[in-house]
Amino acid sequence: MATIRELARLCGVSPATVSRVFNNPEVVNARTRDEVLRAAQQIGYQPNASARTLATKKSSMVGLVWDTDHRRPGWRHPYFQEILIGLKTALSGRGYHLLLLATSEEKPEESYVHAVRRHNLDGVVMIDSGNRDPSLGYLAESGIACVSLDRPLEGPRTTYVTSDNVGGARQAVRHLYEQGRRSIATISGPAGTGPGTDRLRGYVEELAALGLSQRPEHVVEGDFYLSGGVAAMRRLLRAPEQPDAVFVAGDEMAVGALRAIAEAGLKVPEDIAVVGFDDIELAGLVIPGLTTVAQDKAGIGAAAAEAVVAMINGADAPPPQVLPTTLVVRGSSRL
Amino acid sequence: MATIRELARLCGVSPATVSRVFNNPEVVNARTRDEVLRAAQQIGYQPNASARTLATKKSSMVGLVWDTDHRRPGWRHPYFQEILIGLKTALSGRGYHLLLLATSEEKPEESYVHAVRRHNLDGVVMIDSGNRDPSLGYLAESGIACVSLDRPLEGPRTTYVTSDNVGGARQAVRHLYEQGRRSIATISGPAGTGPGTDRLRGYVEELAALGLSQRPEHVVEGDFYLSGGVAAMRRLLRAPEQPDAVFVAGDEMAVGALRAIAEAGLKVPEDIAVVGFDDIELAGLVIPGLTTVAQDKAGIGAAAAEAVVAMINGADAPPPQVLPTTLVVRGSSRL
DNA sequence: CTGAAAGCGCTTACAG
DNA sequence: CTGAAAGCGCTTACAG
Repeated sequence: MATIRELARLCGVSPATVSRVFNNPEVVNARTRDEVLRAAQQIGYQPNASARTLATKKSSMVGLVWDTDHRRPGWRHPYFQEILIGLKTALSGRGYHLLLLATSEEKPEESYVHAVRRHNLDGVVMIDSGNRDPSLGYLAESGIACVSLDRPLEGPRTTYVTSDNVGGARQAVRHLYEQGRRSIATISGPAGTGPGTDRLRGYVEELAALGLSQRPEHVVEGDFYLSGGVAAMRRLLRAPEQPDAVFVAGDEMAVGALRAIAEAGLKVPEDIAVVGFDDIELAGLVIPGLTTVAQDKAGIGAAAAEAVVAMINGADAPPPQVLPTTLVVRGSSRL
Repeated sequence: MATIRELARLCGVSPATVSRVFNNPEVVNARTRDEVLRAAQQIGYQPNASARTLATKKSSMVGLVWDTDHRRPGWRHPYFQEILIGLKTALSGRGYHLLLLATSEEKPEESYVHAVRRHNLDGVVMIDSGNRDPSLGYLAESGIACVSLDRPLEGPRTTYVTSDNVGGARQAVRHLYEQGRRSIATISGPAGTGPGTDRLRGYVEELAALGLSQRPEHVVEGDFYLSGGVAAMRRLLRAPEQPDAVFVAGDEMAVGALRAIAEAGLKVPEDIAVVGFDDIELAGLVIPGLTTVAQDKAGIGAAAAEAVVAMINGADAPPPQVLPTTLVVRGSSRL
């Protein structure tokens, strides 16, 4: 309500001085600074964000690109909620607000770029819901500070944050080995996705490192959903040599695998041990509890916030950040 | 990049005319309008949001107040993600963006109100995570268009949206009755919350309507979390007369109840039938599947969007909106 | 350390 | 139907 002009008059200074009190306090006389601050407090002065943005070309807002098209339900993954909150919290702490961008309906090449310009967004974070969206590329090339989650991106001021999918998968396989399992199968994620391919690579690498041979029929591709996990597990159970363990590249699929195993009259972990990936809430709720490779969801959000703010502040694009995972051992893998 | 002035010069008209083309197209000559539109398209002109907001005092942004304090994990409820998306989608369709407001760290009475003023937010939606936040009251009284979810609110331009918690609870109890159950217990939500008290009321009312007597020891209060459901169910199992059915006021608690029942060596639904509330993803994933009263999460978000936009457009505060629930019957209640 | 002035990019009565 | 002008509330060289 109160404007900078009113506050200035009240304190007997110019608007410029008031502005300096808020933006460059060290250059103004301590006594007047305190007085302005006190008066501002008293009348509840709040600098108008639009006026400031108009003058500075900076909005203190970061856009979130998150394709939530209902026809492609990748966004429902419960994992995103915690990432979102981690992102919001870390951004808030650095003085930025998060603006949820409408999913593009107009020409995709331009929609996000336009939104960024219209609102003078300082940066953008994009969540990869697995929906292939060409407009992300345009954003990345537009020159805005841009960090994506789980998906490498080309562009001048671009980086990405992801979990150590390869390392996590290796942890999982090693754990199964240490539990005495020697015939370890995997249900992978979709081949097109970063996490899908990386977790599969980790599986392959660790098998080799352990000196176990890899059987083609022990690798089945899933889709990250429960039903895909069920189907994939059924196929594994029909393999000539039935595995005694399976590393599943996502918790939802892993729950599906548990179901398929139960349906076949087999026991977890006695007959088949199961390890998932993600550590969604569900992992701790099924019986037996699902051993899984936990992603640091809040950490991913925070790392994205940190990276985008660094670039906004003029830093070069930081290298991709790969966050460590943690193996959470529950009943599904331990006798 | 391009400004209204450049576009105007390009078309040989005044900036005022260009402005009218975008804000009041019907008043400008059709030929010039088309020409301006075409030129705008061509040079990729995007009206600057800050300049517009500064001039009009309207931002086309709605704030989301969502307390995600990590010490109080109410916000983790998976239900919020779908509401959030429903809200965002419906808001986008009406030309509004959603701004996630930082949780207040400064004096709560002012923080949100300040954010609203700074950014000229047109309206606010607040998610009640069950965290008692006094600042919400200040917001409601501040005169901004304001809709809250699941929590009645006093204020000049205020309304709220909620599921039919009473009716949903009655559906659940009636369903159990129709399955032949006559000793129906309940695990309620916390007494302080709207959904908690309403679902309990529905239970009580339907019991009465069915002519069943209500036993005090068959009503146990839970906390909406899994562990609370386990504890509450254990208490019910120690009751002098063991119930043959239980209506649980939230799905997470219901899963806890399933667990406590299994732990006691009893079978669901044979010994005890269970019905939950919410229809979170988990409900369809446990074995047996959890019968539950589904909330229309996307609908709640959409209704909130509609209400806030209506008030922004000058309508009086619409009456509270109570969305119907749907009983989803799964294995936990059906022999 | 401080002020006067110009400018950021729009919108909107007011005239015509 | 259109334009000139003032104004929205800030910031920031430029002088002093």
